[in-house]
Amino acid sequence: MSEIEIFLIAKKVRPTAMRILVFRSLANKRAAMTLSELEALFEKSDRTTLYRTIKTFEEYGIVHPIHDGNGIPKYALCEEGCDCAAHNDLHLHFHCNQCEETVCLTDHKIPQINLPRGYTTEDVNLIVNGKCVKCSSD
Amino acid sequence: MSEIEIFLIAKKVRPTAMRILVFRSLANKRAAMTLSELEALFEKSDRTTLYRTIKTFEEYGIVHPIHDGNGIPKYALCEEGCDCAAHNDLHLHFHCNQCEETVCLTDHKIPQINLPRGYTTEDVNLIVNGKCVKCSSD
DNA sequence: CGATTAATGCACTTCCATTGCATTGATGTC
DNA sequence: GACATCAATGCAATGGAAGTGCATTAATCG
Ligand SMILES: [Mn+2]
Ligand SMILES: [Mn+2]
Ligand SMILES: [Zn+2]
Ligand SMILES: [Zn+2]
Repeated sequence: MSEIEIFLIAKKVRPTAMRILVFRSLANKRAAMTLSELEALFEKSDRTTLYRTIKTFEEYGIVHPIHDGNGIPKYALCEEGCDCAAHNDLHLHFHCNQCEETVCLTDHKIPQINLPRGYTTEDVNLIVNGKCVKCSSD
Repeated sequence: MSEIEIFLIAKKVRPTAMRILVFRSLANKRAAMTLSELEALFEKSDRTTLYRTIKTFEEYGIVHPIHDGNGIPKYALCEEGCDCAAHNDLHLHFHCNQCEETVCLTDHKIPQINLPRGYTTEDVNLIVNGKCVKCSSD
């Protein structure tokens, strides 16, 4: 049994062929991907299956969505420690305005945010737009 | 001539009836609004006109879009100092998970963010999700 | 006023999310 | 292994919102 299969089972998700493929694709790519990008990776893939695969992954703490402000959500593997109960992705997300790639900067945690009295925080989302390393050399 | 008309002219935008209405609606409401929400405010309004009105406002530094992670962009009036050249909205945005309203917290500027070497920042987007004052009493 | 340019309204297209339903595949029981 | 059961998949269809082309109307200027 592959490492991925073991991981999925540990997350209580049945390791079907498509799920393994999707997981591997995300693991191999450092950047987050949209559903359409994922779809393009496979010759014969049904959009709906992909959609539901991602939903399942999201529900079980395997991937988290990233809303980088460009309309279409992207998805990346979660950090360790995520589970069905609560995602644990309080890191910074960087979106490159040139190559359009969005990446998790897991080492860069989100700073403490002060809110006006009466407001309570449940989740924080920090997106930085700019130029990534690869594109900065231009 | 109304204050709104004067303001729009100063921004180099011709103050048509619809533009004045849209501006007033946004000014009267503390929360940001989607196009559909705006559309619902008017009996007879064409979605395209609204769409282009907002695009124009965006272009001339009158409104800024807020991507609160719920798929559909919302719009709010800019702070003073925005113009065609560059928006100037480096404040925090708060989205209430209960009433679903999104507001600008213009007093809460976005903190300095450190990035890995090689990355350059052009824009930062900080969204806090939680419960707003109104909803916190429940 | 007549000419010119901007704004509007309507029709249409496209993209993506989402759902219903029939079909296929896996799992566990006898 | 055959069968019952439940999960996953594939296909078709729906729906919401963004975006565009073009004809019409409104504003502006000489
Ligand atoms: Mn991430
Ligand atoms: Mn704002
Ligand atoms: Zn880049
Ligand atoms: Zn609220």
